[in-house]
Amino acid sequence: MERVNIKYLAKELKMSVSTVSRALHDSYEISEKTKKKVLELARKLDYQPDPNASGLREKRTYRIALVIPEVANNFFSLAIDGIESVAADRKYHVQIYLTHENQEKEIAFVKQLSNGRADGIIMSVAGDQANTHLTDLMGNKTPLVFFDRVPSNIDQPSVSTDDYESTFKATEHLIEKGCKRIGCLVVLDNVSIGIKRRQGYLDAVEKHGLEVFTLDCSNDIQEYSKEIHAFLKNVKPDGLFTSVEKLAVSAYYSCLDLGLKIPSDVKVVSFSNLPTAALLNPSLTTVTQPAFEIGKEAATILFNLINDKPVHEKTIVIKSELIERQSTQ
Amino acid sequence: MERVNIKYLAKELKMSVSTVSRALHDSYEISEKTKKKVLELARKLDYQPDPNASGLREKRTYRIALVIPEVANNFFSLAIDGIESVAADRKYHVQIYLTHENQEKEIAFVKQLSNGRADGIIMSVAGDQANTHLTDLMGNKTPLVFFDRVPSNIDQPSVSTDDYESTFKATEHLIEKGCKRIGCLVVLDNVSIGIKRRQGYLDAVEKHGLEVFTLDCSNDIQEYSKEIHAFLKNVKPDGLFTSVEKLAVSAYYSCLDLGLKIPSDVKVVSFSNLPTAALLNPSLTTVTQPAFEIGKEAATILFNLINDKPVHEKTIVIKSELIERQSTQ
DNA sequence: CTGTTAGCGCTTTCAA
DNA sequence: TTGAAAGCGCTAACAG
Repeated sequence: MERVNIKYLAKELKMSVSTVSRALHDSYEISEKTKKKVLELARKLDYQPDPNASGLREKRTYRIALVIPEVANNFFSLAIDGIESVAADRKYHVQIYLTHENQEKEIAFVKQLSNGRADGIIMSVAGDQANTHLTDLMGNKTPLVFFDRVPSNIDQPSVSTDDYESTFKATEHLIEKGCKRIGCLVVLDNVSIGIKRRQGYLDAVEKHGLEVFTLDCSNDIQEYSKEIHAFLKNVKPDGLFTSVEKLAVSAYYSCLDLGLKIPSDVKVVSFSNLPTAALLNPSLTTVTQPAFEIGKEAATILFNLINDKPVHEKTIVIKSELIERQSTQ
Repeated sequence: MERVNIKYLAKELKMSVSTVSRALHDSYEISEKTKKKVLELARKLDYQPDPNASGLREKRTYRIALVIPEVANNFFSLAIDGIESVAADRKYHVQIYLTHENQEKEIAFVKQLSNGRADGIIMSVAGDQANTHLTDLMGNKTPLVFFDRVPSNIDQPSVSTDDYESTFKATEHLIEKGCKRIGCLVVLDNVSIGIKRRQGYLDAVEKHGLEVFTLDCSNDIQEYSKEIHAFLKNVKPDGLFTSVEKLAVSAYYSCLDLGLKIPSDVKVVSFSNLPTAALLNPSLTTVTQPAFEIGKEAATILFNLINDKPVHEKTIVIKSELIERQSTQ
């Protein structure tokens, strides 16, 4: 079977390729009659334009790249859904690049992408080290939007959540529940998230005149498990805020070990985007980010950039929600 | 700044474009000296080949497409990780297409993809309806591998889990724990999974001479919540197998409502790939599929197909694991 | 309103 | 060992 391309359509229709091309693009300079004939045959033969050819010609790829640390994570999964939904509307495709928190990979990806592999990039940085490489690459013309983990030293459109405010509220929530010794488990790295969240906690406990107990956890599960265990044993908090879900999970286990009951002995609030986890465990109150909306927002901004439309606000902040579950114990 | 392409490199090096191209591809007919010079400059100028151009020429896109129902789902997330890891090794890119369980979209994607948009397709079908459309498209030359939800009526390489065996074991696990009235919640659609899982349950209870209680749940959350509630109320099982996680979550809530304690009153085993959910809730025993390996395996087969290497086994089955958590109640 | 043609960046055949 | 040139499928400037 012969390949169905424009040339083939043209031959069949006894027209020139340019007429066919224009008809397919619904150009104003083509008669309705011709358009109809072309469209009909195209549909009949199930013609699909070759994206390589049109991309080469137009210098558009109809692809956006999504560079993220991992995908096995509810937040990113939902964000992908959001991004894909707006991309699909615009006939764009989403290509996924996983850094696995590895900065080398991130650099390699961005380099690749900066040379026409995609019309735009959405990324959440692998943030445990310095990120000067991004600044270097920023001279680049490929539109770029950050989301979630936004590098603090770079001026680029971004979408994130109200980390400070929601942590402040979460901490006050614990205080309202009667907690007096509130601990804060946080991962601090080079991205703004950890810092902002900790600050929210700090300001809230300070406002209410409570003592500060923070633990800056390392990123390795073995390490932070030990650290958290020791922390809980020493501090004996009656309330706990954790900046990311995995810390809450680890704390949960440490509590089991130490014979502490959640939430009767220790009330826990954690950032989390695992609706199912939260559903399954009514003892965990969560701060949940609207990941889907964040994804949509980031993609929308990116498309504005791609199409040279003005971007009104450079920094979009989307509110997260405090979801409290009634205890069943 | 001028665009760095082969022509530019050639001009700088005072060579022809073909020499540069060959050098970049490490062709045997180029002298070491020339190669070195070319590679050096390419690295220095950070040359990146235009994938559209090479794709157009080579009729290769260096892209594989992943067509799945959703991504906000731990199983698929992990599978993506697996797929991406082997794709990245081979300098391939992964493009994601979400069907949102919508067959129209699935058809549209496959049509698009069948015309050179990707070198291969990995898919998990949106399976609540007939899937004759896939058969129609199968005449197509684009390599295709199914995973997870494999259409039962199509002969194509596939990777899935030992649904029957693991359900059989899961049911026997409940029997060993002393359950006498074991219920089975399942979603039956046009893909093989539900059917196989139910069969595993049926054969296990029959083998042990127990009564059969199955519920074929609908796909809508409102619907199946009601159905499950009624089922639990009527049947009053002391053991429960659920074929997918969401049914376990719903059952969990119904149990709360009905004043049934898990696992003391009802022991539950569910297929689940939410490690965190399982961690947070020690009362749920799970059958967990090695999603990452499944993804890797599917991608590996696809690349064999793409590179015209023989595929030894058409149907790969990967074992899932029964993960029992000790109750803390 | 329609056709002819150049050229996007790359690979590869053919020629030297 | 290297170079010249054709052509992948498509779009758009230019010419009618």
